[in-house]
Amino acid sequence: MTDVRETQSQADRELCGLINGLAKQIEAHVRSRAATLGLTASQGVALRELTGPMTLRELAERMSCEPSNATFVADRLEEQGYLERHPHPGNRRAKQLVLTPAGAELRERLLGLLSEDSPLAPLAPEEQDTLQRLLARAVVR
Amino acid sequence: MTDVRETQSQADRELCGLINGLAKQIEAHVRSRAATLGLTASQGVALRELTGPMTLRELAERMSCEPSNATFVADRLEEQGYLERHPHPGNRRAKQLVLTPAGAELRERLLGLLSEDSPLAPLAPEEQDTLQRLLARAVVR
DNA sequence: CTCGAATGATTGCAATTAGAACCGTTCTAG
DNA sequence: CTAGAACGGTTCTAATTGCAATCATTCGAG
Repeated sequence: MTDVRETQSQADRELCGLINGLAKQIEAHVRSRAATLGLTASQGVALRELTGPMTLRELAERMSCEPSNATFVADRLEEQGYLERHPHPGNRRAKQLVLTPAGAELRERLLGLLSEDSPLAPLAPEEQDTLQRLLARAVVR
Repeated sequence: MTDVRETQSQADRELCGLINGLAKQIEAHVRSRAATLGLTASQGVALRELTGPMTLRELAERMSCEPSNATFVADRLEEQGYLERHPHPGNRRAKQLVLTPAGAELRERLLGLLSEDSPLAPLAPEEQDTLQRLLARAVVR
Protein backbone atom coordinates (compact mmCIF):
# COMPACT_ATOMS: atom_id res chain seq x y z
CA MET A 1 0.00 0.00 0.00
CA THR A 2 2.94 2.24 0.66
CA ASP A 3 4.05 1.60 -2.90
CA VAL A 4 0.70 2.71 -4.21
CA ARG A 5 0.82 5.90 -2.22
CA GLU A 6 4.40 6.48 -3.29
CA THR A 7 3.64 6.25 -6.99
CA GLN A 8 0.53 8.35 -6.53
CA SER A 9 2.58 11.00 -4.77
CA GLN A 10 5.16 10.88 -7.52
CA ALA A 11 2.57 11.21 -10.29
CA ASP A 12 1.03 14.12 -8.45
CA ARG A 13 4.41 15.82 -8.19
CA GLU A 14 5.19 15.34 -11.86
CA LEU A 15 1.81 16.68 -12.83
CA CYS A 16 2.32 19.77 -10.69
CA GLY A 17 5.67 20.33 -12.37
CA LEU A 18 4.14 20.02 -15.83
CA ILE A 19 1.33 22.44 -15.06
CA ASN A 20 3.73 24.96 -13.58
CA GLY A 21 6.09 24.53 -16.52
CA LEU A 22 3.35 25.08 -19.07
CA ALA A 23 2.09 28.14 -17.20
CA LYS A 24 5.57 29.63 -17.25
CA GLN A 25 5.89 28.77 -20.92
CA ILE A 26 2.63 30.55 -21.71
CA GLU A 27 3.75 33.54 -19.67
CA ALA A 28 7.03 33.69 -21.59
CA HIS A 29 5.10 33.52 -24.85
CA VAL A 30 2.86 36.38 -23.81
CA ARG A 31 5.88 38.31 -22.59
CA SER A 32 7.71 38.12 -25.89
CA ARG A 33 4.67 39.09 -27.96
CA ALA A 34 3.55 41.84 -25.59
CA ALA A 35 7.08 43.27 -25.64
CA THR A 36 6.79 43.94 -29.36
CA LEU A 37 3.82 46.19 -28.53
CA GLY A 38 5.58 47.97 -25.68
CA LEU A 39 3.72 46.05 -22.98
CA THR A 40 4.85 43.96 -20.03
CA ALA A 41 3.74 40.36 -19.62
CA SER A 42 1.01 41.13 -17.10
CA GLN A 43 -0.21 44.01 -19.21
CA GLY A 44 -0.51 41.50 -22.02
CA VAL A 45 -2.44 39.08 -19.86
CA ALA A 46 -4.73 41.89 -18.71
CA LEU A 47 -5.40 42.96 -22.27
CA ARG A 48 -6.05 39.37 -23.26
CA GLU A 49 -8.58 38.94 -20.47
CA LEU A 50 -10.36 42.25 -21.05
CA THR A 51 -12.98 40.68 -23.30
CA GLY A 52 -15.33 43.52 -22.42
CA PRO A 53 -16.05 46.09 -19.74
CA MET A 54 -15.45 44.57 -16.34
CA THR A 55 -14.73 45.44 -12.78
CA LEU A 56 -11.24 45.50 -11.36
CA ARG A 57 -11.95 42.55 -9.13
CA GLU A 58 -13.17 40.53 -12.08
CA LEU A 59 -9.99 41.33 -13.97
CA ALA A 60 -7.92 40.24 -10.98
CA GLU A 61 -9.79 36.95 -10.86
CA ARG A 62 -9.29 36.35 -14.56
CA MET A 63 -5.59 37.12 -14.17
CA SER A 64 -5.40 34.92 -11.06
CA CYS A 65 -3.73 37.69 -9.10
CA GLU A 66 -4.40 40.02 -6.20
CA PRO A 67 -6.60 43.08 -6.75
CA SER A 68 -3.69 45.31 -5.77
CA ASN A 69 -1.72 43.95 -8.66
CA ALA A 70 -4.62 44.46 -11.04
CA THR A 71 -4.79 48.07 -9.86
CA PHE A 72 -1.11 48.45 -10.68
CA VAL A 73 -1.51 47.01 -14.17
CA ALA A 74 -4.63 49.05 -14.85
CA ASP A 75 -2.73 52.19 -13.84
CA ARG A 76 -0.10 51.46 -16.43
CA LEU A 77 -2.62 50.75 -19.19
CA GLU A 78 -4.52 53.89 -18.27
CA GLU A 79 -1.34 56.00 -18.39
CA GLN A 80 -0.67 54.68 -21.87
CA GLY A 81 -4.18 55.61 -22.97
CA TYR A 82 -5.44 52.07 -23.54
CA LEU A 83 -7.88 51.91 -20.65
CA GLU A 84 -10.34 54.11 -18.75
CA ARG A 85 -11.93 53.77 -15.33
CA HIS A 86 -15.62 54.58 -15.61
CA PRO A 87 -18.03 54.82 -12.70
CA HIS A 88 -19.87 51.52 -12.36
CA PRO A 89 -23.59 51.82 -13.04
CA GLY A 90 -25.42 50.67 -9.94
CA ASN A 91 -22.44 50.33 -7.59
CA ARG A 92 -20.59 53.43 -6.58
CA ARG A 93 -17.76 51.45 -5.00
CA ALA A 94 -16.85 49.62 -8.16
CA LYS A 95 -15.26 50.97 -11.29
CA GLN A 96 -15.80 49.71 -14.77
CA LEU A 97 -12.68 49.16 -16.80
CA VAL A 98 -13.27 50.07 -20.44
CA LEU A 99 -10.79 49.84 -23.30
CA THR A 100 -10.30 53.00 -25.34
CA PRO A 101 -10.44 52.65 -29.14
CA ALA A 102 -6.64 52.54 -29.10
CA GLY A 103 -6.79 49.84 -26.44
CA ALA A 104 -9.30 47.78 -28.37
CA GLU A 105 -7.16 48.00 -31.49
CA LEU A 106 -4.05 47.04 -29.56
CA ARG A 107 -5.90 44.08 -28.09
CA GLU A 108 -6.79 42.81 -31.56
CA ARG A 109 -3.17 43.07 -32.60
CA LEU A 110 -2.05 41.26 -29.47
CA LEU A 111 -4.53 38.44 -29.98
CA GLY A 112 -3.22 38.05 -33.50
CA LEU A 113 0.34 37.81 -32.24
CA LEU A 114 -0.62 35.40 -29.47
CA SER A 115 -2.29 33.00 -31.87
CA GLU A 116 1.02 32.58 -33.70
CA ASP A 117 3.17 29.76 -32.33
CA SER A 118 0.93 29.21 -29.33
CA PRO A 119 2.46 26.82 -26.78
CA LEU A 120 -0.79 24.89 -27.08
CA ALA A 121 -0.38 24.40 -30.82
CA PRO A 122 1.13 20.90 -30.48
CA LEU A 123 -2.26 19.71 -29.32
CA ALA A 124 -5.05 18.95 -31.76
CA PRO A 125 -8.34 20.81 -31.29
CA GLU A 126 -10.08 17.84 -29.71
CA GLU A 127 -7.13 17.34 -27.39
CA GLN A 128 -7.44 20.96 -26.35
CA ASP A 129 -11.10 20.30 -25.65
CA THR A 130 -10.19 17.36 -23.46
CA LEU A 131 -7.59 19.45 -21.66
CA GLN A 132 -10.07 22.24 -21.09
CA ARG A 133 -12.64 19.85 -19.69
CA LEU A 134 -10.18 18.25 -17.28
CA LEU A 135 -8.72 21.54 -16.09
CA ALA A 136 -12.14 23.07 -15.59
CA ARG A 137 -13.00 20.24 -13.21
CA ALA A 138 -9.84 20.77 -11.17
CA VAL A 139 -9.87 24.55 -10.97
CA VAL A 140 -11.93 25.99 -8.18
CA ARG A 141 -14.35 28.49 -9.63
CA MET B 1 -13.38 31.71 -41.54
CA THR B 2 -12.95 34.69 -39.30
CA ASP B 3 -15.47 33.09 -36.99
CA VAL B 4 -13.40 29.96 -36.79
CA ARG B 5 -10.31 31.93 -35.92
CA GLU B 6 -12.25 33.93 -33.39
CA THR B 7 -13.54 30.89 -31.55
CA GLN B 8 -10.12 29.26 -31.73
CA SER B 9 -8.53 32.36 -30.26
CA GLN B 10 -11.15 32.42 -27.54
CA ALA B 11 -10.66 28.76 -26.67
CA ASP B 12 -6.92 29.33 -26.54
CA ARG B 13 -7.38 32.27 -24.19
CA GLU B 14 -9.68 30.33 -21.86
CA LEU B 15 -7.26 27.42 -21.78
CA CYS B 16 -4.39 29.73 -20.88
CA GLY B 17 -6.45 31.18 -18.07
CA LEU B 18 -7.29 27.74 -16.72
CA ILE B 19 -3.67 26.59 -16.78
CA ASN B 20 -2.51 29.74 -15.07
CA GLY B 21 -5.29 29.47 -12.53
CA LEU B 22 -4.48 25.87 -11.70
CA ALA B 23 -0.79 26.69 -11.38
CA LYS B 24 -1.58 29.47 -8.93
CA GLN B 25 -3.89 27.14 -7.05
CA ILE B 26 -1.17 24.52 -6.73
CA GLU B 27 1.27 27.17 -5.59
CA ALA B 28 -1.17 28.35 -2.94
CA HIS B 29 -1.62 24.77 -1.78
CA VAL B 30 2.13 24.28 -1.49
CA ARG B 31 2.44 27.65 0.26
CA SER B 32 -0.05 26.77 2.97
CA ARG B 33 1.43 23.34 3.66
CA ALA B 34 5.04 24.54 3.51
CA ALA B 35 4.20 27.34 5.94
CA THR B 36 3.29 24.79 8.61
CA LEU B 37 6.88 23.53 8.32
CA GLY B 38 8.44 26.98 8.43
CA LEU B 39 9.13 27.06 4.69
CA THR B 40 8.21 29.49 1.94
CA ALA B 41 6.32 28.35 -1.14
CA SER B 42 9.40 28.14 -3.34
CA GLN B 43 11.30 26.32 -0.65
CA GLY B 44 8.45 23.86 -0.65
CA VAL B 45 8.59 23.45 -4.41
CA ALA B 46 12.35 22.99 -4.24
CA LEU B 47 12.04 20.33 -1.57
CA ARG B 48 9.32 18.62 -3.57
CA GLU B 49 11.51 18.53 -6.67
CA LEU B 50 14.66 17.39 -4.87
CA THR B 51 13.99 13.72 -5.57
CA GLY B 52 17.70 13.03 -5.25
CA PRO B 53 21.09 14.68 -5.56
CA MET B 54 21.04 17.11 -8.44
CA THR B 55 22.77 20.14 -9.80
CA LEU B 56 21.53 23.65 -9.19
CA ARG B 57 20.68 24.12 -12.83
CA GLU B 58 18.62 20.96 -12.83
CA LEU B 59 16.73 22.16 -9.78
CA ALA B 60 16.06 25.47 -11.50
CA GLU B 61 14.67 23.64 -14.52
CA ARG B 62 12.42 21.49 -12.38
CA MET B 63 11.19 24.58 -10.57
CA SER B 64 10.76 26.41 -13.88
CA CYS B 65 12.70 29.40 -12.60
CA GLU B 66 15.97 31.21 -13.16
CA PRO B 67 19.18 29.73 -11.74
CA SER B 68 19.68 32.89 -9.69
CA ASN B 69 16.45 32.17 -7.91
CA ALA B 70 17.38 28.55 -7.32
CA THR B 71 20.62 29.81 -5.76
CA PHE B 72 18.60 32.01 -3.44
CA VAL B 73 16.29 29.17 -2.38
CA ALA B 74 19.19 26.77 -1.93
CA ASP B 75 20.91 29.34 0.29
CA ARG B 76 17.89 29.46 2.54
CA LEU B 77 17.57 25.68 2.77
CA GLU B 78 21.28 25.40 3.46
CA GLU B 79 21.09 27.99 6.24
CA GLN B 80 18.31 26.00 7.84
CA GLY B 81 20.41 22.85 7.66
CA TYR B 82 18.24 20.96 5.18
CA LEU B 83 20.63 21.04 2.23
CA GLU B 84 24.33 20.86 1.46
CA ARG B 85 26.35 21.88 -1.58
CA HIS B 86 28.79 19.12 -2.40
CA PRO B 87 31.48 19.31 -5.07
CA HIS B 88 30.17 17.61 -8.19
CA PRO B 89 32.13 14.49 -9.09
CA GLY B 90 33.57 14.99 -12.55
CA ASN B 91 32.67 18.65 -13.03
CA ARG B 92 34.37 21.23 -10.88
CA ARG B 93 32.04 23.98 -12.05
CA ALA B 94 28.92 22.26 -10.87
CA LYS B 95 27.74 21.62 -7.34
CA GLN B 96 25.67 18.74 -6.19
CA LEU B 97 22.75 19.60 -3.98
CA VAL B 98 22.23 16.93 -1.35
CA LEU B 99 19.55 16.82 1.34
CA THR B 100 20.78 16.36 4.89
CA PRO B 101 19.03 13.71 7.01
CA ALA B 102 16.93 16.51 8.49
CA GLY B 103 16.13 17.70 4.99
CA ALA B 104 15.15 14.24 3.81
CA GLU B 105 12.88 13.81 6.81
CA LEU B 106 11.31 17.21 6.24
CA ARG B 107 10.73 16.33 2.61
CA GLU B 108 8.83 13.20 3.58
CA ARG B 109 6.66 15.19 5.94
CA LEU B 110 6.02 17.78 3.24
CA LEU B 111 5.07 15.16 0.66
CA GLY B 112 2.62 13.73 3.17
CA LEU B 113 1.04 17.13 3.71
CA LEU B 114 0.92 17.85 -0.01
CA SER B 115 -0.93 14.63 -0.77
CA GLU B 116 -3.78 15.79 1.47
CA ASP B 117 -6.43 17.78 -0.36
CA SER B 118 -4.38 18.02 -3.53
CA PRO B 119 -5.91 20.42 -6.05
CA LEU B 120 -5.72 17.51 -8.49
CA ALA B 121 -7.82 15.28 -6.28
CA PRO B 122 -11.08 16.02 -8.17
CA LEU B 123 -9.64 14.09 -11.10
CA ALA B 124 -9.73 10.30 -11.20
CA PRO B 125 -6.39 8.51 -11.64
CA GLU B 126 -7.00 7.77 -15.31
CA GLU B 127 -7.98 11.39 -15.88
CA GLN B 128 -4.71 12.45 -14.29
CA ASP B 129 -2.94 10.11 -16.68
CA THR B 130 -4.69 11.73 -19.63
CA LEU B 131 -3.81 15.16 -18.31
CA GLN B 132 -0.19 14.18 -17.83
CA ARG B 133 0.03 12.83 -21.37
CA LEU B 134 -1.48 15.95 -22.91
CA LEU B 135 0.66 18.35 -20.90
CA ALA B 136 3.82 16.40 -21.63
CA ARG B 137 3.19 16.88 -25.32
CA ALA B 138 2.70 20.63 -24.95
CA VAL B 139 5.59 21.36 -22.60
CA VAL B 140 8.93 21.92 -24.27
CA ARG B 141 11.43 19.58 -22.73
C1' DC C 1 -34.06 52.16 10.59
C1' DT C 2 -29.25 51.19 12.04
C1' DC C 3 -25.10 49.29 13.19
C1' DG C 4 -21.74 45.81 12.28
C1' DA C 5 -20.05 42.91 8.62
C1' DA C 6 -18.80 42.53 3.91
C1' DT C 7 -17.37 44.38 -0.60
C1' DG C 8 -14.49 47.07 -4.10
C1' DA C 9 -10.61 49.61 -4.73
C1' DT C 10 -6.34 51.69 -3.43
C1' DT C 11 -1.89 52.39 -0.94
C1' DG C 12 2.49 51.17 1.26
C1' DC C 13 5.61 47.73 2.25
C1' DA C 14 8.05 43.38 2.19
C1' DA C 15 9.24 39.42 -0.29
C1' DT C 16 9.88 36.98 -4.50
C1' DT C 17 11.48 36.84 -9.05
C1' DA C 18 13.77 37.66 -13.49
C1' DG C 19 17.56 39.57 -16.07
C1' DA C 20 22.16 41.08 -16.93
C1' DA C 21 26.89 41.10 -15.60
C1' DC C 22 30.55 38.39 -13.89
C1' DC C 23 34.00 34.56 -12.62
C1' DG C 24 35.84 30.07 -12.94
C1' DT C 25 35.66 25.79 -15.52
C1' DT C 26 34.95 22.94 -19.60
C1' DC C 27 34.46 22.06 -24.36
C1' DT C 28 35.85 22.46 -29.21
C1' DA C 29 37.46 24.03 -33.69
C1' DG C 30 41.64 24.81 -35.96
C1' DC D 1 48.12 23.08 -27.74
C1' DT D 2 45.20 27.11 -27.53
C1' DA D 3 42.08 30.70 -28.23
C1' DG D 4 37.08 31.46 -28.10
C1' DA D 5 32.59 29.83 -27.19
C1' DA D 6 29.70 27.61 -23.93
C1' DC D 7 28.43 26.13 -19.33
C1' DG D 8 27.44 26.30 -14.13
C1' DG D 9 27.00 29.15 -10.47
C1' DT D 10 26.78 33.56 -7.95
C1' DT D 11 25.87 38.48 -7.23
C1' DC D 12 23.51 42.76 -7.96
C1' DT D 13 19.69 45.37 -9.36
C1' DA D 14 15.15 46.37 -10.92
C1' DA D 15 10.63 44.90 -11.61
C1' DT D 16 6.73 42.17 -10.22
C1' DT D 17 3.91 40.33 -6.86
C1' DG D 18 1.41 39.33 -2.57
C1' DC D 19 -0.19 40.86 1.88
C1' DA D 20 -1.96 43.84 5.42
C1' DA D 21 -4.11 48.15 6.37
C1' DT D 22 -7.32 51.72 4.98
C1' DC D 23 -11.35 54.21 3.03
C1' DA D 24 -15.80 54.52 0.97
C1' DT D 25 -19.88 52.07 -0.15
C1' DT D 26 -23.26 48.40 0.30
C1' DC D 27 -25.52 44.56 2.50
C1' DG D 28 -28.09 42.22 6.16
C1' DA D 29 -29.63 40.76 10.75
C1' DG D 30 -32.49 42.32 14.32
